[in-house]
Amino acid sequence: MSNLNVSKVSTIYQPVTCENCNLDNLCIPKGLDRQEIGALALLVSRDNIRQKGEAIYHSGSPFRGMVALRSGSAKLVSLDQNGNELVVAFMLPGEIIGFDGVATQLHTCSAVALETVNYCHLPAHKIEQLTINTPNLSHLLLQRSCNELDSQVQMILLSRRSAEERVASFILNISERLRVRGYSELEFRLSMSREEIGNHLGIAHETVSRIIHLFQSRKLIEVKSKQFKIIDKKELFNFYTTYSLNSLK
Amino acid sequence: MSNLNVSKVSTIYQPVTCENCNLDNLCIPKGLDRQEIGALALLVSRDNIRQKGEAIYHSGSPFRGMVALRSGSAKLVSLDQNGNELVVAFMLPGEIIGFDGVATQLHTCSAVALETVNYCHLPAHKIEQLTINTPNLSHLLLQRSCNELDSQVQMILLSRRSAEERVASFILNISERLRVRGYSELEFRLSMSREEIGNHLGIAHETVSRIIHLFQSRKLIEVKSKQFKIIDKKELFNFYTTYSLNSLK
DNA sequence: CGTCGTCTTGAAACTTCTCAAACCAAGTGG
DNA sequence: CCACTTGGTTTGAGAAGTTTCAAGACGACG
Repeated sequence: MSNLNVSKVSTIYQPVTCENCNLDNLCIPKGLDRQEIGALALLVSRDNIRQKGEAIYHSGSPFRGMVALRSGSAKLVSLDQNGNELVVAFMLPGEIIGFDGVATQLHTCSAVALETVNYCHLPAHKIEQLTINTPNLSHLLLQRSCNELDSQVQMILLSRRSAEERVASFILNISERLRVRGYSELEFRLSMSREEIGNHLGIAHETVSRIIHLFQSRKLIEVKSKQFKIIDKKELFNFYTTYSLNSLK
Repeated sequence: MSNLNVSKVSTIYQPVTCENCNLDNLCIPKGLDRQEIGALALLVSRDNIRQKGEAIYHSGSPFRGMVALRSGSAKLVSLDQNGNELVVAFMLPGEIIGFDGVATQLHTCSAVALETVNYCHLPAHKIEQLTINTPNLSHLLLQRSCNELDSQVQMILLSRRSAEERVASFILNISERLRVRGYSELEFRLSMSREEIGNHLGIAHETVSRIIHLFQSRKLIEVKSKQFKIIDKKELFNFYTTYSLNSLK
């Protein structure tokens, strides 16, 4: 049974660096050569911890560098001028955050731990150092930020679809990202609340509940509070454009 | 009266390059030093033309480089798996497009001219050349892409608000971007259709019509087909969170 | 064992959509 | 020059999906 709280890394005998971190093919080093990873490893601060609810950085605070999650998950939260919260994204181990601070050098989002997280930090001034000698790194960061951009466009596309399709897509999206990162794709714990899921998907948390219930009654998933099990992935995928809540009542 | 069709640049006596282009402080060169701009200028292909409805690049096609609009406006369009169109963004002169092709090296959007456009093209392979000698450029591109990312998050925030707020915000957003680029901020032509506006904002084109009508009856704007005039900018801004369509019927 | 926060469920209310029809402006061709 | 076509826009009315409000159930925890 996979659990986002369980770190796959670290032994007590050997200090973890970028060279031997088992997230290397997901994290920043992906796409860099051995020498570049060595240079990167020297500049990274490791083993930073945040407990559930604590912020890794705050909206409005100056950009201090990029952050790579090593274990645990987090949410990116933005505030509009009226104080309404928007859960921009949920981030999983091996994923990079901080791009929301690059354009203006002030963060537009807060990054908040959804459970205990362990992360690496690559300071901003050292990024500039690095990029002079390793053009691969700057290209890599550009690619990653454009990848985030693509994801946000996908989110907007999703926001045009029905509530059920959003929830189905959300479950499948998390599943796929966990799979890529070596966790079980069919059974996992979602550390965020229904409220946070609803906020992220642009639907009321009551609607999230109703649809999770609907999916269970259709034998697509099994859910016990935050623990999810995908039973019929194919049908869950087919839920796209096929059904509607009212037609199934 | 400002019109997006009217190019502010080019004399017939002097060829336009990045050094003397009057978009330099908006376009790619912004933030580069004289020498870097010189290097950039040599690699840019200028005076590319597309007529209304023609694509600058197609969704799915390989990434060939970045594009800077010099005159005219364009839309970025994405397709979901069911063939539904999403107007991701409208782009104005001086703005950079192409980031949708960087992550995967395949464009996820089509860029389509909304009227005759003239644009510059910076080929992909030459970007790599450039970034080795001019780390400023790669940092610049990263900033721009993160800026796009911020904009998309703003769009998602907006998608949580009422139809009127979306339309008000849309008009003010275009107005502000035109102002920054030296055009009239109060009187302008919107080259896109009501259908395209509605698609971009996530509302039916009929709703766009209704709200434009509402704004006119409230003396916030004057509209004659595609020609817009902002009468009461302040009140238009206050429309945020203040009124609702049904309460004004 | 009670309390607090989260989750679930029901029913009414509301916003926006969909469909249908009419309107308008700008061509096009007889 | 006028009827016709075409594409975009406007308007109305009913339908649909989601939210809101309210209340009850559950689960973790002191």
